Amino acid sequence: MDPLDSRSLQSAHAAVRPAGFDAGSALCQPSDWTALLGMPPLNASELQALQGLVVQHWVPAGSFVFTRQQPATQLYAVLDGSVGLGLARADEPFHLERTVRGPQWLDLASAWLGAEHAQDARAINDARVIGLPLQPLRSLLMRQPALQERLLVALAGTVHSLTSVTHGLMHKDAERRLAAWLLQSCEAVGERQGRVALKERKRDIAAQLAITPETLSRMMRQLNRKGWIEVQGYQVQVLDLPALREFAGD
Amino acid sequence: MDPLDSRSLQSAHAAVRPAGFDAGSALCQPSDWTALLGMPPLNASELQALQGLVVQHWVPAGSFVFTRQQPATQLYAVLDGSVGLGLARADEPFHLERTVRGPQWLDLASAWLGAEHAQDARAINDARVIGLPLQPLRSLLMRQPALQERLLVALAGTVHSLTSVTHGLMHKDAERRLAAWLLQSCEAVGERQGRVALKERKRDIAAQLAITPETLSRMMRQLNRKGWIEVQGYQVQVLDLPALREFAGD
DNA sequence: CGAACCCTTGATACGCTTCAACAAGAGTGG
DNA sequence: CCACTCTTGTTGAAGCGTATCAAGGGTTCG
Repeated sequence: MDPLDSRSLQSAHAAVRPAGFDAGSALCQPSDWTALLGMPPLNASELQALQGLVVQHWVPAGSFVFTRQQPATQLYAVLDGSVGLGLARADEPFHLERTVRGPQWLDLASAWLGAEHAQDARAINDARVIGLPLQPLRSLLMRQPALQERLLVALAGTVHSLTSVTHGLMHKDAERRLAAWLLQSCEAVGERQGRVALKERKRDIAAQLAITPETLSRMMRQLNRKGWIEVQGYQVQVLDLPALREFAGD
Repeated sequence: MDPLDSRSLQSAHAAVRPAGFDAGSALCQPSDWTALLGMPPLNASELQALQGLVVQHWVPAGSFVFTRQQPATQLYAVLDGSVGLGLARADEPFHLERTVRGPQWLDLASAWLGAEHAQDARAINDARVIGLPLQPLRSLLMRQPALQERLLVALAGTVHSLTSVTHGLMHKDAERRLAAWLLQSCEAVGERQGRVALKERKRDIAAQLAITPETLSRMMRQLNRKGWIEVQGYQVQVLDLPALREFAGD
């Protein structure tokens, strides 16, 4: 057995916890916008206009940012903390499909369609979330097409990412999906090596890979047996990056 | 066994085939733009600007509109015919992931990311395809934010559709995915009944549902045994719409 | 007519889930 | 401090869902 240095994830998550829950205390920073909308920082007028629209919430861990079948009137983004997108059933425990770790867009699409949200969004940690009400945003964007283009690019990024997920689900088995996921969340250490710090419970990672926690555990072990990774609790060392890439495929 | 009235799909497809392959012969109509960009028809200046940019191709069945790892410089749409998005491997036979039947957008996202196309696009029938070169389009959209907003909404639709696909792949078994697919491509006939005319080979439908043709056949039979559908070749009668909806789930 | 497709059906094999049991921390309260 | 519970991850055995392989029938086309 490998010695499991199971530092609780709780402690890691606690770092994010806000001091208080005042709605308007820690406002959106320019750096937040850059993270959401890309590199050329916003100019003064764009920044001011957005700050005028934005609604900020602190969402305590476990409660919902929005729920399915609730009409979408805002664009949502997560600034700090992480929020899970998935399906809450009366049956429970909340079937996670994707986690969004701030700063990142949460749901850019539903509001534009005048539709209901397609998924439930539930805070995993205490999270700082912003919403941009669609109606005033639209008239702003009519005057600021450069800003609109940035949103368009962000939406294109979502499409790209979703396409890659469906591709994986369609053509890759569990082991390959895990390999691909590790590569994607891996920071290189040397030429052939890398390191992954797992930032969620393994069962949540499993849910996003559409496998059970049991299978995730077994697949980790299999990759380990092949000599490609080393697992110690929530730290994964990638020993053979090229082999893993080759195995994960497209 | 049910009598399979297997009228060849070839004949159905042939209806779309163009008379000749002149590049500029049958230009993009205003109705095409409405189909792509939604209901309020374009005004004269928008229409003229777009027509000035658009590049139209006739793509014969079997050849590629674009291929993976080729830099994306245009937005693509299919006007007539149908194009498959998927993965072409040297190993062959082209692994289909999604078919796009005109008029519909084919790839709105890749170009905006300055990335390569994520999938190969291959004409299933002879298809009429248009491309909008990104660079000139961008400067146009800066002057026509209303047009840009329409693109944004179209992109949001793609996200919505992809989200639904991944949800299905993650949480539904083959039979339920088929039920959902039937409902989605079903036209109502009465209160409880409906009709689906299959417009592709069954193996292509199977590929989109991420199952084998053998399984598709079996699942069709199972839904039939439950008394919910009646299959005759490429015509499917839905006998019990509510039951099918209930079964397909979310 | 044979060749090349397509869809179907049956038998078998495999991947992954499910169910059950267990070990290791973390939080709680006596 | 220890006993207790809750949660998480791990491991093994059994079972379901779907793929794979092989065979056969129906159409279309040369």
